[in-house]
Amino acid sequence: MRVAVELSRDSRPTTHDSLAFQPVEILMSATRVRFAPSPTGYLHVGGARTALFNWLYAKHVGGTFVLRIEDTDKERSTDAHTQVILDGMTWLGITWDEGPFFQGEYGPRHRADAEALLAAGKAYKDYHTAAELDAARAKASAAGGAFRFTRALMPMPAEEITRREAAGDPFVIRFAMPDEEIAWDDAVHGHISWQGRDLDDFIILRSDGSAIYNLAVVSDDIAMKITHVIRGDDHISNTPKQIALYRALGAELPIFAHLPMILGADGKKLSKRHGATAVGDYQDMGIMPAAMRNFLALMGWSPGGDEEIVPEAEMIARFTLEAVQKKASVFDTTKLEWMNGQYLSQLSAEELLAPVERQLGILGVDAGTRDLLPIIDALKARARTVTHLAEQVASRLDRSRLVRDDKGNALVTKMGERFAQSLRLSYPALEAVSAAEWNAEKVDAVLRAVGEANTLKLGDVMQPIRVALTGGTVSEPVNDLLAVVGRDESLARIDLAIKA
RNA sequence: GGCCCCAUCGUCUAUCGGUUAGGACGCGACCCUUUCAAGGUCGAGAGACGGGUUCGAUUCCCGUUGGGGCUACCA
Repeated sequence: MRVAVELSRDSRPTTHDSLAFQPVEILMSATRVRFAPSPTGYLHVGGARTALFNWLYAKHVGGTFVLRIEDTDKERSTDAHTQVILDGMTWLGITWDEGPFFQGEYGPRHRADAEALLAAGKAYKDYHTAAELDAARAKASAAGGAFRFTRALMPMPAEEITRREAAGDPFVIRFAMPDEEIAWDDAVHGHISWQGRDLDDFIILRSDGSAIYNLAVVSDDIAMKITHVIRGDDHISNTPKQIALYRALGAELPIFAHLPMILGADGKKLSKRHGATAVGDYQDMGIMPAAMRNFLALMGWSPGGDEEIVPEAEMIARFTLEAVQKKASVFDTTKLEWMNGQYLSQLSAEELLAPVERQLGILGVDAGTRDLLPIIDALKARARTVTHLAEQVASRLDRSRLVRDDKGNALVTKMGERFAQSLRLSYPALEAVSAAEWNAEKVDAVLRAVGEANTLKLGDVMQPIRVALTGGTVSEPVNDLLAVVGRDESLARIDLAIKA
């Protein structure tokens, strides 16, 4: 029983006996992971990958995947962004078991945790103003040193504290960082160690009484019984602070797993200037969700073998945190498109119909009553994106969608006079075929006869027609193409190409 | 600056001390199609550097270099 075996390895130390008699369901429900995006922007591919890994892990161990929207930054969070994130996950097929919960609703608990820490002497009120802090920071950096805030490093005279308190001045609550080693065994990085003395007495509660990120996260993760915190490794430096908070709050530590970053083609952190970074961009580009999932899964994780196309069930069965790469990876759009092409080839025309129709709608093409299935079937093996596929379908349906591409132009240039000459030979032969007998087989025979009669290589007969009908040099076999476009329209397009 | 993380072909990766360092994308060639793709075959292409440990290091340790992250009353 594979699941049970995996679970026993993933669960906390426990005796063999208790494990043996533990009902599987109880073990299965123990693991709880969460994806916690902040709705301050679209769902970018890095976030999507984090969500995917959480989801894969939850599925693999039979745990629960919780979605929590971290909207505590009131300035930048919007409902629209939340919706875009939810839509992005839905499109990708990443479903959550609980939520979405909104962190903004847990203010009272955050405050209670901060006050408990205050009462226990593990946190304290600080009356320094933002201006005073800025000045201290500026002074430290001017001296070439690092700014760090602790009571000892930036003491405030007792009288001053009393005075400000009496005056009702605003204050923040800071966590009293203990000077001790803070280490954890990261599920992907292994042992990581920090020293409390290198950390600040960081703020946990703002002067307006709202929690700062590190407190909010820890408070929520404890309350939601999160057992595995799987997130980007840009959070590694937050982890020691959060561990200190867990300890101060007397809570059991979750397992931390820090995923490597996804970089742009230039090796820099992925940002808007790298072009498409939102999952919505890839949807618009005509990437299929399954292909996107597959590609993202292979960014930082490997099933261990040589497989590239990994079915979802296989992915879930084989996913482990131990197999996650430590190194950041570069997002390669070309490989994504190749992979998408693989999925396009494997999917049936029926499965592709809806996505293609959606793209046709975006292109403003009305297919009318035409049966698109044969056209899609002929083209899907050649296309890399649904958008490209839809454009190809459109150009077959509507002459105004015909665009002469670079390769098409190159062929015309290369053939010179022979281009139009070849078309002039094919035209009357095709014109002689009646609408009733116009089909792929008939047209093929006719064109082969044209080639033989004029001692032309078949390529020199076919390619000009391909360019005349599609504008490019890549398409389904030319006879099929002629059948799809139809007799009159084909002849018209050939005529146009001759005259051009 | 300080602290932390990382390092195999251009890119994604396999290897868990002993391999002609494997696969995939991309690139090139060829085959197949008396038409384009797709597909197939082949080819070029990597262990950053320097020290250790070891009979033996891509693999373990240290350093250097190079990347990256954090260093907010953002998340």
